[in-house]
Amino acid sequence: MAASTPELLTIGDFSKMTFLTVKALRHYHDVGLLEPARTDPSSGYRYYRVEQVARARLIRRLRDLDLPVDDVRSVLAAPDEVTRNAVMIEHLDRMSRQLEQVQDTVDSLRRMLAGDEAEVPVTHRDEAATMVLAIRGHVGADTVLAWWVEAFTELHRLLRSAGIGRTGADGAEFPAEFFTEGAADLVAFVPVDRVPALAGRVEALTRPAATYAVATHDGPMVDLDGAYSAVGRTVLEQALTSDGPVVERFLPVGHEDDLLAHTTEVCWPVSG
Amino acid sequence: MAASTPELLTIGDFSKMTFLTVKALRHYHDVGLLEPARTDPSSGYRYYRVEQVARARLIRRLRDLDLPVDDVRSVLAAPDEVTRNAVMIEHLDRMSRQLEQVQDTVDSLRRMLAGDEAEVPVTHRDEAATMVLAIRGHVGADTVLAWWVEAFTELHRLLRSAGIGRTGADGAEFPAEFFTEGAADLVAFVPVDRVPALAGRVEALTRPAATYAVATHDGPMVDLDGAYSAVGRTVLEQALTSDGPVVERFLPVGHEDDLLAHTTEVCWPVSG
DNA sequence: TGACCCTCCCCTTAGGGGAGGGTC
DNA sequence: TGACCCTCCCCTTAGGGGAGGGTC
Repeated sequence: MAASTPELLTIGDFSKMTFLTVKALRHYHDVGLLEPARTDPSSGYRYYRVEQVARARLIRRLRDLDLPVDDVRSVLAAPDEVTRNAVMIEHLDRMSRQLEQVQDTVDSLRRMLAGDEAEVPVTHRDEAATMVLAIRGHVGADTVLAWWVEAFTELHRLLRSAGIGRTGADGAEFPAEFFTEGAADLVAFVPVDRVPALAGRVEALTRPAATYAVATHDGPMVDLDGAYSAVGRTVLEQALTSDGPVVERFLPVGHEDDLLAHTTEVCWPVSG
Repeated sequence: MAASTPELLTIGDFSKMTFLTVKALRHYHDVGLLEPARTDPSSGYRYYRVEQVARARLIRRLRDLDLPVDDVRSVLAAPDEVTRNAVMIEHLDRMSRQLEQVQDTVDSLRRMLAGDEAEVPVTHRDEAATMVLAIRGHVGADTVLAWWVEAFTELHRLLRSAGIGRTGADGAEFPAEFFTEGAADLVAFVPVDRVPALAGRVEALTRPAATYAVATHDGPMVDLDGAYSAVGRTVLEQALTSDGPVVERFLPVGHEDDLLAHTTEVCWPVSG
């Protein structure tokens, strides 16, 4: 430690006191997350004040949680505890959701490696044209679940408040793009017997008549691809031509308001 | 679906059946993780067989677990279940260790934001030259814990089998490089009263006399930087010159064999 | 003929690993 | 004078986002 610059720490000593590497400290300087108290104009040497240790230690902890640098900046700049915590809590929620996903995936993998997969039967179905209330949205695979819940919550609320009867199960259209590119314009819909005064995002549509190859999926979301595989295989083997977006229908298992408790029908439109 | 190429799937249909995007499928082709059954020589179109769906679904699950592509390849190439599971289990262990780390860090952060940090007192100590048995190793921050446990387990075993008495607490040298660059040559040592026949990695060393500024840390590992900050601040304020690696000493709290149960003394060498 | 598919090419995160050369 | 510090510059993961142009 250089005694010649009292009260200022070299980057090396600051590193030892904060457990941040010199590389990291230079980077945090570059991105404006932690600016040295002084930078020697001729040598470029960075010098830190002892008081900056606290901020640096905070940064290390936030980065240890994999909070992105931009979010670290937000947390540090937050004027009050509420704002600061909001960023943190969102991040931790995201992490715990991922953790659940990991558990589901591990279970799915175990079943798969044990050869424990059920054959998925595929049937055919002709559907007449239907009138539906619908909500559209451009959604990616990562946000589809949240969007889905919101959409059906809104649609169900409208049906109830307008006293409209449903004429079929909830459904959603998934264009090929959703799978091939990971995001697409989706349509969530409920078949109805009449159209009320519309508000918000809801619109009225007529879904055309169509023929579908149908596979039913019952179980964790991770395994839904099993139904898609089965129905796709059938379509291929029977040399059918597919056309238009895949439609999923959601058959409630318990109470209708428990959206997540459902069986899924994967309906792959075919012709010929 | 093109009925004109029976039994072969276009990349788009394969994507729908496997929930892998077209971009991902092309990438898995490039890196040799999942080769199309046929690639049209003139158009470059990729075609997959229905039987490849199973492998693709397996890949998706492994990647969902963030298993690196190279490891996915290993798992898929594993001839037997044992080899296959070994890679998986190591990955899952790594993930659960990270999770514990996250919990500790969140707790530490909470204390820090609540201003709940204890002042760490710093004392001075003169130490005479000592004879030690030691193990060296080049270790990074990510592997230091495992290395540390192994080293002291080996040293303690030697002391016991050779009937040697210790003359002081376990210790380890951490050169500045360990903090500034994240990795360095460390030395784990035990002070002893005599040197036995040496085997394996163990060597005998004499540690020179020195003066230290010392801070004691008692609590979770994440908070060890608090002791380093305190001792560094003292060294700066007293305008001392530091020289040589920081030494940590480990004072057992319970049984000596419970290596992790210890209090840590952070000993920062000073002169002047 | 649209919808599909192809090949580049650039971009992202958070630093780590050098090389080459000053500085305390 | 070593040990320290500096500025480039290149590299890593796993694809996503286009652009521009064939193909079924």
